[in-house]
Formats: sequence, C-alpha cells, structure tokens
Amino acid sequence: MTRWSGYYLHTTREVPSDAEVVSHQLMARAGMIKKLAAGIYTYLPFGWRSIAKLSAIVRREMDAAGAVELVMPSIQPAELWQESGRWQRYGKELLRMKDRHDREFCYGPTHEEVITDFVRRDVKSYRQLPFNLYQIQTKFRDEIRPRFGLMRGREFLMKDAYSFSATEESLDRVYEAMRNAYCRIFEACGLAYTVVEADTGTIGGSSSHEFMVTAATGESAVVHCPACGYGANQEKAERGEWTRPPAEPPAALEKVATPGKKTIEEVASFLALPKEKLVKTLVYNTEQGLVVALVRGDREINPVKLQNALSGVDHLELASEERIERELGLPTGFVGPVGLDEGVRILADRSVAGLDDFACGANEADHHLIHVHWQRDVRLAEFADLVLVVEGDPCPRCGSPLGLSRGIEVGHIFKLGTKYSEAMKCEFTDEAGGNRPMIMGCYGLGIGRTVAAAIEQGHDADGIVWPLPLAPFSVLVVGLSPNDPVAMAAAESLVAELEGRGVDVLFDDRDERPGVKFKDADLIGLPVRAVVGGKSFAAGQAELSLRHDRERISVPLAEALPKLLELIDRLR
RNA sequence: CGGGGCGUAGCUCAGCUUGGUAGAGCGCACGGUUCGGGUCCGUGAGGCCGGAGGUUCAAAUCCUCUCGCCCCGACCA
Repeated sequence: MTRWSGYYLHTTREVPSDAEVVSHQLMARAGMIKKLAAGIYTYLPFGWRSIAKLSAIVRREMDAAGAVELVMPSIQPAELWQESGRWQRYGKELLRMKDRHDREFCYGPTHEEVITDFVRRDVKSYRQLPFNLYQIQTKFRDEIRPRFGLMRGREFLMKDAYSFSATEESLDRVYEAMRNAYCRIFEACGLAYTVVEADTGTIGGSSSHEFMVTAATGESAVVHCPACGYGANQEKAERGEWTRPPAEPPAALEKVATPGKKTIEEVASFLALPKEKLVKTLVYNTEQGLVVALVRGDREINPVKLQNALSGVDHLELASEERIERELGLPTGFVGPVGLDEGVRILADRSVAGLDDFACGANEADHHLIHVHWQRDVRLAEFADLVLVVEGDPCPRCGSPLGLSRGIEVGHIFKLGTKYSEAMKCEFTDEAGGNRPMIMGCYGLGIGRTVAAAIEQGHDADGIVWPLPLAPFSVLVVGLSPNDPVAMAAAESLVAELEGRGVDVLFDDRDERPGVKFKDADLIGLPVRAVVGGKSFAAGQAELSLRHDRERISVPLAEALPKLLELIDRLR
C-alpha cells in the first residue's frame, strides 16, 4: 500500500523561476522532476511512475509489431563515429570525452553507429533479414539551449528502434508496422496527435514522418489539410499551384529612385504597389559562396527547402550586410535579379514565376526597378518550391485551404536506406550470391517529452489532469480525517480492496488539513479521487469524483469499490 | 556564438543606484488555535550575499576576473 506519508512526494506552491511552460511548472510543482543542471533532471518517484507507464505501453506495442528489445552502451568510441563521418559533422551537440588512456568517446545522442557495427559482424545472409531492434535508453545531446523541462532536455529518455532489411519492399513493410505501432501507442496514451510528413534533416534518408501531439505551446508548426488529410511539418510542407495572374502588357522596364527604402513594406508603400507585385531578394551565405533566393514580396523563404534545393550545401545562413556590400558592391535592400553578378547563383520560388510585371531592387543604391518582366529582363533563374507555407495556402494534394497549428514532436520515423550501412560496410549476401548493403530504418520516440506533452494537453488552473494510461496512480484515496481512527481504517480498507482488484492507488494518509489535501489532489491530478472522512463519512458515505470534471458523487461506503471500478472502466 | 539579464535562507524574491551589525513571504521546528478547498497567533532554527582577486578604515553593495544559471536570436532528433 502506497501511503503518501511514507512516499517521496513533495508538492510546492511556488513555481521554479526557470519554468516557462506549463508542463515544466506542473511537473516541478507536483514533485515529478528535479533539475540537477541545465537540461538535466532527476525523475522523482512520482514522475518516474508516469515514465514507467508510458514505457510499458511502448514495449507492448513495439513487441506486438515484431521489434525486439535490447540495450546498447551509452558511452561510444570515437572510431565508430569517425567511420560514419559524423564525428566531424555532428558538431558541438555531441558530448565528447576521453578516458584515462586519452582514448576518445562520446555519450551517445543516437545509436546508428553502434547498432550498425555489431549487426555487420553478426548478420551475413538475406536469410537473417529483416529484423528490428529497439531500446529505451538515456541519450545526451548537448543542446545549444535546453529549455521547457523534459520537453527539450540535454539528457533525455528515448525509445529508438533500428530495422535492417534486404529489400526496399521489406523496409516499407517494417516502416508501415512502426507507423501503425506509433499510432497505437499515442492512442493508448489518450493523446490527441497528428502524423505529418517531415524533413529528414541531418539523419538523412528518403522518407520520414513525425508524430506531433497537438498543443498550442508546441515548438513545431504543422500544416494540415482538413479536406484530404494531408499533413506536414511546416519545414517540409508543400503547397498547390500558384494561380497565375492575368498577363499584363509588359510596359517598359523603368528604374526609379527609392532613397532609403529597403524593406518590402517601405518600398511597397513608396511605390504604391501591393506587396504581391514586388519580388523579395534574399542573399544567403553558403560554403559554396553567395546564393540569391527570390520570393514574392508578401511571402517568406523556407530555409529548409532552400537548402534542400541547393543539393550539397551544408551551411546556409542569411548573408551579413558587410558581406553583401563587399561581394556585390551594394547595400542591402537594393539587390535584385536583373543584371546581377553572373557568378551568383539565383533560385526563385514558384510564387514569382507567374509575375509578368513586378518591382525589385535595381542592384544600385537607392533605386528599384519597376515593370520587370521575366523573359525579357531577367537572366535565367532556377525555379523551385522555396516558399514557407502559411495558413490558407492551397493543399498540394487536393487544393483545399491548408490549416496551420502547433504541436510537440514526440516521435519521428525515418527510412534511412543505405546511408549508414554503406558508410560502415554493413552488408549481406543476397540470393544471387552478391553482397549488398542492408536497407535500414530508424524510429525514435521521446519518452519524457511524451509525458510532458500529455501535461501540456491535460491541465487546468489547479494542476495536472492526467489521462488514465499515463497517470502515476489511477486513484487517489484521500483520508480526510487523519485524527479519526475509524475513518482512517475505512479509508485504508478501501485502498486495500482497490489494490486487491489490481488498481494502483495512492493513499493520502498525511496529517494535513482538508484544504491542503484537496489542493494537492488537484495539483497531482490523478484521474479518480475518493474522499473518505469528514462530513460524508459521518453520513456513512464516500465521495467520489473524476479529476477532469470534478463532479462529486456520494455513495454509501459499501458501494465505493464497485463504483470506483466502474469509473476507472469508463476512463479507459 | 551574438544580444539582454540573474546568482542574497530549502523555495520565490527585496536590499546594491548613494559602502557602515543581513531582510520579507512561503516552507521547516516548537506551543497554542483551527479542522471540507493551501486556518490564525506566537516563538525559533536557518545565509562565507556563487567563487577569487582588488579599491577602502569598512564591501551583498564599487572595480577586475571566473564559474553557474535564465531569457531573446541563430541552431536542432
């Protein structure tokens, strides 16, 4: 029997000064986590129970989907990372260290290298494929800016799975099984979530989906189509065709003075043109030199799309004013595609392709061009989809207006292909006797982040409102009259009965006033509450309620057990 | 890494500008009171004012360095 008096659960009224988001505040106040250092937390007993419940759900669904659990080392030798090339590329996020012999290691932020290394030594034949291995383990990524408690820690718990297949079709099947398993996991947790197409980022690979728990405080923006179900991370989101405006008779190209007018707003109002009739020219700095990106004046460039369009470019950032002055010889705000230095690569978003008569920088200080016409005036630019999709843009699949919402990324699955197996020579012999690299997939799920997301989604002004599957305990039995031995005995026997029926119960037996107990009950947010003591006990009753609606019902003590079981059942 | 800010009691913070015996609320301990939504009253314990150096008769306060932390931005499975 878990008695609060003997448990380790200390709630606080004060919010830690560094807790910004509600999940962090409530986890700290409810005694679930304690910060040790920036982005590094102790999981206190009450918090760990929730983590354990999620882990059990994850294991159940992973096992059901044919994955097999193992645990890999968290400390990994540098050689493996040098072999994959990521020792150099991963950057400062990789926590590196040396042992007493000066050998280099890192604390694993992910495990592609380790798993690929032992699989290549164990597995030689197509007959041994496919398989899928997973672990639930502590990772470390030395984030530039850890924040939001467990939502973006440096040390964090993650479930990661890696699949190895002989063929693309096999990978597709495993990927689909994982995708379904993830859906079942988040459904089993009672969370509202969406699956969206995602950019593959530094992990690489061909196809990728993110699982987003919807929350207004989410760090990621998600585009979705209410009509056809299309969903994508805003970084990745595409949009339907631009409607081409009616062709206007191209008037003669004209240079106009726009003294000091640099921004789109300034130029548009100075020239009395709508922003859609301007072309915005952005200069980016890459390791391959300057690149110019064009987009319609009222829109933004999506840097992820731009980087993908510039295949082979690793670093992309907006060029500084000094650099633009030095290399292009003109101040920012007046750069344009007409007559630009031939050495500079120009990429144009499709939003500008349909413009027949637009204004843009003249490549001369304090001047812009008007009546610009693509074919007539601009040297050939490459067109690509570069625009940041916004709410109301047409869906790329069905053309309906897209919606934009925010979410917390809790899962991310990738088709890796042969990126790591080729680099690390993880090969198998196929039926024809030839050697081929294994085809891999990897499937991550943030454990701590999912619990945090559940709180972001489930809380009110008084505290956490747990979904039953993730609640540290299902039921809180409040012994309201700690000084009344009869009432406390009744409460205790109710707890024992519940436990006898397999229900996990926290028994608040503390010598505290009712007000304290009620406030704490709301704060820690267990789904079902039973109050035994005080006025209702004097009338021979127990008072039952659910955290999410707090509607109280009084039942005779003898009926408390069946009624509680019924309430729990209703929450499932 | 760029910009801004903070380190004073277990927690949240005042005091610093203008140097002179270390403060409040919450929490904790004890006594009383109260007992269905964080009771009320009293008493008390608790601090090398992040660390080092400097200025000064005197430093939480001024200066330098350092460590840690937070916020915004860039970045990011």
